Parts: sequence; structure tokens; C-alpha cells
Amino acid sequence: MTTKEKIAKTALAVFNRRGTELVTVRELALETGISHGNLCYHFPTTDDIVRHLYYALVAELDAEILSMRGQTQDPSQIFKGARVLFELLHKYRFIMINFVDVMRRMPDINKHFRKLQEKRREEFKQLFGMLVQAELMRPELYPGFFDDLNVNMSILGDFWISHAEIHFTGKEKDKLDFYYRITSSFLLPMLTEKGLSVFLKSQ
Amino acid sequence: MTTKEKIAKTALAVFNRRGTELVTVRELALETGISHGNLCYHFPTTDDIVRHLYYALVAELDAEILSMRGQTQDPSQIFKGARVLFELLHKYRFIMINFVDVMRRMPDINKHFRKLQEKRREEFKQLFGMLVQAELMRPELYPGFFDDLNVNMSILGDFWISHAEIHFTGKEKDKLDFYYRITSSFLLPMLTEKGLSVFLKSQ
DNA sequence: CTAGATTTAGAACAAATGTACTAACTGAAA
DNA sequence: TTTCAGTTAGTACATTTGTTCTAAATCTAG
Repeated sequence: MTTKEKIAKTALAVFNRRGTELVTVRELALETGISHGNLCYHFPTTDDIVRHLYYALVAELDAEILSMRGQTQDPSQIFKGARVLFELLHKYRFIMINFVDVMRRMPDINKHFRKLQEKRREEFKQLFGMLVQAELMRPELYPGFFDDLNVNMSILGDFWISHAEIHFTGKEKDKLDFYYRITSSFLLPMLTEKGLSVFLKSQ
Repeated sequence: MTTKEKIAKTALAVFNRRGTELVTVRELALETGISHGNLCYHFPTTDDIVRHLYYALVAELDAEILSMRGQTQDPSQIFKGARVLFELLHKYRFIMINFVDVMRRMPDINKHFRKLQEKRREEFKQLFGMLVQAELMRPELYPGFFDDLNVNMSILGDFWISHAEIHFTGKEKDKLDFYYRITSSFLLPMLTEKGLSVFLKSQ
């Protein structure tokens, strides 16, 4: 592992534990076991580390999405794919927890993320269409309802981690399962009976 | 307006605009039009201002809930009440945006908020029961479904503001209406036809 | 093996920031 | 009017923090 990778790994752990704001270059260097002078050689500012980790998350997301592309498009696979995305977001959870701060501080990341979100929204819209056609999901309750659904899914998908950070008191290993189950349940009232049985099979 | 009130008012505006982390005592003093020595006389640290504003929000929430208690308990009133809570959270939105940071820094606020949330959850559970009994809402899809619904509502209710901060591009005055409509729509698939018509009337 | 580039540790510095302190000012009670 | 508590502005100080600099150490290509 190169020094740069070591720093990134340490920083991810520390940021997840304490957030980005209170963490100093010196603390990260100490935790990594190198001098802070050396750390500043690899990452001039703390924001550079955050940026590095953000793009690491994006790279992992892209790789995951790419591997999902190859697979069959049946709904139960899609639910499993969503679960993997949950795990990735949790791995880099400090970004989601300090979401607005990160986006405000780094306009380039903000721009990148919004484009990503756009794509995600488009894909979900298509998914909903597919599910309705397959009679797994009820049709829109009113024109534009799926767009509204999309926004809600986006809020739940991005901020369940913050909610967990404050409210979840169970065991760490149950956290992901819990929130994945909860946030998925939000779609259930829109499923048909056929859709429900497919969903239950995928669990 | 006392100096203390003036400081709190300024701080609320500045925090909403720039978050709490990057704001200094000196900046707040300058913006308020007083010396920073004087500001520190009233609020020794920035955290004290945050705490003061948090309890100001809680006081406003309490007053609102109390005034709602007096009114009739019909569902359309409840939707209107929820709208008022939305406005209050938005007025103090820096707290919601820096939620996890604030909670991590100030354990007393964390404790207080979790108790508040507990109460809110209980009230919603009762509400759901009432709505089912009145045949405005479908019964639970499975045992514990309403608890899951409650968590989702809590995530949406607390973090739509963060979502808006990043994604909402429309006019400021439409923001609240937009998110109130969107996050409300999340309950619609659980309403009966009768329930839907009541909801639409309340809009 | 050697020269040069890269990496590393540690010192040094300047700016920022929370905090404390002092002295002046204000207003109300005695 | 005098006194005294509360308020205000401005200064001073110690600490922290990002950043820069220097010299030593390490690695690598030829």
C-alpha cells in the first residue's frame, strides 16, 4: 500500500467517526503514522483528501453499476443491486453525513453529484415503467407521481445514513439490513400482489 | 430588541446561509454591528448560540403543537399542522442541515431531540390507527408496517431540507410548497379512495 | 555504483480563533 | 448625586492550524 493509499484509508475511518470539520492534518498524520509534513506533501489540504475519497466512492459505484449492466434485468436482481449501493454509501458515510457541507465547499463535487443523480432518476423512471408494464406495480396515482416518488427515494437513499447516525441504537452489523428493509418498504404500497410476491422472494 | 436577541437573529441568518462550522465569533459580531468582545459576553462560544437557537426552535414547535391540541382532530387539520412544522424547520434549517454535527457536538441536544422524536412517533402511530379506523387509510401491509412507515416519515421530515439545499433550483418561495407536496405524496398509496378525497380537499 | 528525482520528518511561520482582561459607558436604585 | 451592577468596545494572549521550507533519507534509472 502506498503512503497515499494509507492516508486515504485512515482518513476514511477518521472522517466516518468524527466528521470532516474537526479533523486536522496533524491528527490524520499521527493516525497514519507519518509526519504531517509528509501528509501535506501528498494532500496539500484536507479538502483534497475529501475530494480523493469522493472520487473513490464514485469509482466504486461506477464499477458496481457496470457489473450490474451485464446481468439480467429482472426485478429481484435490481433489489439486490440496490443493496450493494447501500453498502457503498455506508462505507463512505462521512460524505453523506456532511453532505451539504461537502457540496457547499466543493462546487466541482456538487456539479458531479447532481449529474449522477440525474442519471439515477432517469433509470428509476424507466424501472417504474417496466414494473408497471409487468403488472408488478400499480400505475401512477396522478400524472407526475413517479417523479415525486423519485424525489422521495432520493431523500431516503441519501439520508438514511444520517438518520441512523442519530437514532439507530442496535448492533452495527444489523444497521444496514434494518435501513435497507425500512426504506424498501416505502415502495410496497405501490406494488401489485404479484409485485409483492416477487419482492418477498428477493429478500 | 435586546443585544442578545439581535445576535441570535443575525446568527440564524448567517448559519442558514453558510453553516455553523466556518462561521466565527468575529464574523457574527461584525454582522450584528457589535464588538466581538461584547458578543462573547452574551454567548461565550458559538456552540452556545447554536444551543440557544435550537431551544428557540423547540419553543416555537411546542407553542405550535399546543395551539394545535386545542383544535379539532380531523385529518385535514392535521395536514395543515404538518405544514406549519415544515415552515418552522425551514426557518431554523441550519440545524437540520448540520444535523449530525450538531448532535455529535452537543449531547444534551441529542438527548432532547431523541425524546422529541419518540413522542412524534407515538403521535403518528395513533394518527395512523385513527385513519385506518375511519377507513381513510388501508390497514398495515404486515405487522409493524406502520413502524417502518414512521421511520421513513422521520427521514423525509428531517432531511428534505438538506435535499433542497443541494438539488432544488426553483424559486425560494416555491421550495416549501414543493417539498411539502412531495413528501406528503409518499403517504398517498396507503390511503383509501375516501382518504384520497379528504386529502385533496385539504390541499 | 552514482546522480538525480522522489519521499519523508521536523522545524518555522503567519493567520485565525477562542478566550480573558481592562477600562469606559449606561442606567437604575438608594 | 452617588453607587453599583450590567453592558460594551477594544486589546492582548495562547493555541491551533494550514502551509512552507529545509535537510536528510530513500528509491530508481542509467
